Amino acid sequence: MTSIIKNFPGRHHDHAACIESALEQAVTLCRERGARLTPLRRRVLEIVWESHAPLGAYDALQRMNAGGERNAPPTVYRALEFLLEHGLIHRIESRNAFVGCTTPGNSHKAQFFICRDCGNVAETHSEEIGEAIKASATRTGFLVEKPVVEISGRCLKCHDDE
Amino acid sequence: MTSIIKNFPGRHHDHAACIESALEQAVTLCRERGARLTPLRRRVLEIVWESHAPLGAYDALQRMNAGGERNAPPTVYRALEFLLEHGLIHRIESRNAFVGCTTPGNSHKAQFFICRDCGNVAETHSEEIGEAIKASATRTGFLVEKPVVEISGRCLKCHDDE
DNA sequence: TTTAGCTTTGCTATAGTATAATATATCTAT
DNA sequence: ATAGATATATTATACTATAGCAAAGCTAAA
Ligand SMILES: [Zn+2]
Ligand SMILES: [Zn+2]
Ligand SMILES: [Zn+2]
Ligand SMILES: [Zn+2]
Repeated sequence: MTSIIKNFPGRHHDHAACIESALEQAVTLCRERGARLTPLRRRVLEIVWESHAPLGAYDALQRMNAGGERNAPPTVYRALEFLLEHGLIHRIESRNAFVGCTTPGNSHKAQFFICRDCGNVAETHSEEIGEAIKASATRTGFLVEKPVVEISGRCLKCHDDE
Repeated sequence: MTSIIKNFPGRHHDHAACIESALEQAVTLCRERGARLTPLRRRVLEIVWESHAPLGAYDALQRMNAGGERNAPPTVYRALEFLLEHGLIHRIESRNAFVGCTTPGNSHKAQFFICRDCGNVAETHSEEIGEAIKASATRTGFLVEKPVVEISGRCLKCHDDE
């Protein structure tokens, strides 16, 4: 019994709830770990979560400075580094950009589906892909440490539109 | 009967043969397609093939200019673009770098295993990984166009060394 | 509560990666 | 030979990321 699940972020979903949930989880998680989710870091997380599309560091910087602030690149990069370390965001290597993690806390190996039209990303955690990579690695004579799986294509919504 | 294959480039393999083979295949393939493998493009391919480690565009540029030439970035980027278009090299997204394709000609979806110690890359073409990605995409509501699979870790040679 | 040590942020400069735009040269096919 | 297409040269600039050091803020021990 395998049901068809469409977990690509819908166009009209309650995104305010996404943001709120992400921030709440971040607060909880950082408290548990004794990590300091400073206002700056929290603000960057909020900015990354403004959409489900990967956001570049300099785009985040622009948003941070939209009110006339004068933050410099190292500031946003350091905040992003903190968020990465604590698994609150993921880096999308093929875009040099960052996206909020949908299941922060539990360290995990994720795969990313990135729509070339709407830009949105779906994060999955497929055991099957992980196992296939592991098997291929074994045949190749290789020990997996950090798998990067980023699939570009189109989400169904955008495909249906054309 | 699944034998253990170790296709990571060995430390003492005949790399001159790798280079020669790659260049020969490139010549053949470009002739077949009526694509112009100019001396410049051929030279860049040769430079990318100097090792099995991904090479950055600016590193390639330095090699091109080692004899006092004055090539500028667009020159090497255009050559790399040509080589990519014809499947003679692959771009490694997670490194912003390029590596020679081991099976040029037949368009293919490849996975890359990248050793963090020796830097070498093994290119594989696992149906299993492709299928697992396809299945996950279907569940996610997504149409795959360009899968990026880049696995960082250690090759057995480097692991055995430590 | 002061002090010392650590963490975070501010700031400047610079390194590294990639492309836009335009001019010139070279090749291909009449 | 000439026109059109393709490839290369050159300059400038955009985009991405980090090094290094100073200042500010937090924490815990004395
Ligand atoms: Zn949302
Ligand atoms: Zn995640
Ligand atoms: Zn070789
Ligand atoms: Zn290949």
